[in-house]
Amino acid sequence: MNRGKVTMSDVARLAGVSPMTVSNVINDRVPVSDSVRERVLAAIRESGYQVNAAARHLRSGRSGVIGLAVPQIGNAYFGMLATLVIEEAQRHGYHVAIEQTGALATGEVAAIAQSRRLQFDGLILSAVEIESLTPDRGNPIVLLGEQDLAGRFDRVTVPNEGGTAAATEHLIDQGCERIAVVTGGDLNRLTMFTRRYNGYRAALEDRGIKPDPRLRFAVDSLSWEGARATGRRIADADLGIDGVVVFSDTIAMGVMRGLRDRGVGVPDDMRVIGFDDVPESAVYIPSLSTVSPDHRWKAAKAVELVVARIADPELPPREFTAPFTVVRRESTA
Amino acid sequence: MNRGKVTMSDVARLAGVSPMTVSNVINDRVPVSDSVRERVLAAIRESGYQVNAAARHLRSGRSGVIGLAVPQIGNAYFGMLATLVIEEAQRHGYHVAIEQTGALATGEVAAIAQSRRLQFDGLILSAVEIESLTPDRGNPIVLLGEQDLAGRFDRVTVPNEGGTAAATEHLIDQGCERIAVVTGGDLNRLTMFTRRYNGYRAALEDRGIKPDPRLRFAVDSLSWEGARATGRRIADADLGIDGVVVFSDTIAMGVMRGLRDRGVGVPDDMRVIGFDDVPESAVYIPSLSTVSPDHRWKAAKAVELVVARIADPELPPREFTAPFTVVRRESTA
DNA sequence: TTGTATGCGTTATCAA
DNA sequence: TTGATAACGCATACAA
Repeated sequence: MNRGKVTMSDVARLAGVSPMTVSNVINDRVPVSDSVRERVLAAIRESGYQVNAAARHLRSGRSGVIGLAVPQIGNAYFGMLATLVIEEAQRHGYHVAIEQTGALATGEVAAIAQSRRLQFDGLILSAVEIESLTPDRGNPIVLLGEQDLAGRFDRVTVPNEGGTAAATEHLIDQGCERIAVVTGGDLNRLTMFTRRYNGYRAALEDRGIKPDPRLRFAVDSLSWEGARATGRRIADADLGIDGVVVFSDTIAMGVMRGLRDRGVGVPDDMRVIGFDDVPESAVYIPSLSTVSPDHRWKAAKAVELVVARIADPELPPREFTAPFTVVRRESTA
Repeated sequence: MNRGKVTMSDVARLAGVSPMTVSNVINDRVPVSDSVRERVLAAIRESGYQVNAAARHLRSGRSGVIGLAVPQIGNAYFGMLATLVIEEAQRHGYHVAIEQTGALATGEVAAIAQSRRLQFDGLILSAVEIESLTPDRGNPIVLLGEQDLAGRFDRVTVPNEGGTAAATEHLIDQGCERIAVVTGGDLNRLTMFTRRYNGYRAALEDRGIKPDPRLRFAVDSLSWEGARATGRRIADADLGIDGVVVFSDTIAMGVMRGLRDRGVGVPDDMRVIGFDDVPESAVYIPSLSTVSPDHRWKAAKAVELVVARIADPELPPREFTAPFTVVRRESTA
């Protein structure tokens, strides 16, 4: 059992064959006779041989690594997503490297550059900020979730409008009449925030309720404290609010916390619904009703898309939207 | 601006120097005259050259990647940890690749093997299960947090006994007299669970309280539902419990949820304290008191240790314990 | 079915 | 201070 320094030639010598035959056995490329294969495999076991990833990479041009760029890996949603993407990639024989963008356009650009520099075979990019980007044959990118980028990329998205509309309707069905909405960012750009906000508006209008701009609350998308402060503002608003649609579970929990700071009970005084269905939502107090896209489906699709694009860079871009359900829990009871 | 296919030789030709000089400029190894350096840098900019990581890796034997193996990246604690490790590694010029072990001994062994296979320069291993492991000159490993492995590895640990003891004392100071403890795993082995349990016992005895074995509740360490069920069991126990020490924040939140399921109010009916101080703890309802180790310090130390060991594999193993504070929040008010 | 020759892009070593 | 040469370990192309 040598450690790490065994090369293919060593194995070949041990098995009494040429290095090329060892290579063929390992990658089972061309047919190899059973007797030779056995001998080679035995030699590999005996020597403790492991392929040198660097050499294989240099020679073949493939690293076997897919990048996954997310805003923050410490965020519950992206942590869950990463777990699923890692699992799905494994099924295709790929390893996943995680990058963090900080939800900054510069960070997203940097992740793409990094993806080239580190020679990932492909990149799954959960972009929230970047607004323009040109596909590049040498750098297969699949967008996950947020930005649109004009249909020039493969993309897996969540039902932004539909999901928020369903959430809003659920609140209406529960008897809410003054429904606030918590969004983020700039509603003049077509971001995830805008889409979800549009879903909220559409549902209201659909049910004959006139949207009231005063019921719209903006929040910094990544901070717990920002969400909490927003909850307090909603509690203090004195606008007769009896329901709140929030664009993410993490933020919704922060908002509930802020409401609680002001003595507003959920769901008794105000109902709250989120978006994402992160694991924490089921055990929060109160447990959080939410829009639940099929995360496993998303991860699987995204991996499938990069793998396909790595194999054929000329494929036309494809888009998929995940199925979803509205999960009813205590926060809207 | 070529894309990706520019080699060092191309740059050399463009600058009118040898490839070796380009290499020297890039890695600023030996002294290079300013005029030549300028010409080379200009050629690099002009050509859009990027070093080929695979070739560099093959030739130098360094990948520039540190592995980070954690049980689950979707877990709040490990997500936070990963963020910090990534940031700290960046300062040393390293990239981080995340592996998941599933908190299984087999997964931990696999992560170590994977670390070799993918040729990480070093590995930060957050092991919880593995019980024996031999250091290996070719595979620098730093243990983060849990397992001890007999002082043969570099290691950064959290104040397990001290932290839990302080947590327990805090409950006593708040007037608790029947303090339950939530642990996991097998207390016959010296795991993180055992250490934290020992800290709890030590604090009780220190204050003249006789530990009652009926007040010890075991839980499956990684599932929300397991934690919730444990909370219900505690509520149903009818043992006069008025305080609970839990070995992690994530589990503590699940326990509080279980208590709530049974109508037990925190902190009014029972006080609860956790361990870790994950971001969520501050916004949970009620906000969770907890033992807060200095996470940034831990991450920085762990990275520092791998980097040092990569540079000199013969260094004697070193151990460090993070400083901590007890954060008082609503759950023990 | 197996083997030989060659080169991927970089850096270590040594010479100039 | 700069350059020539070789080699890292593997897989492509082709020959046997």
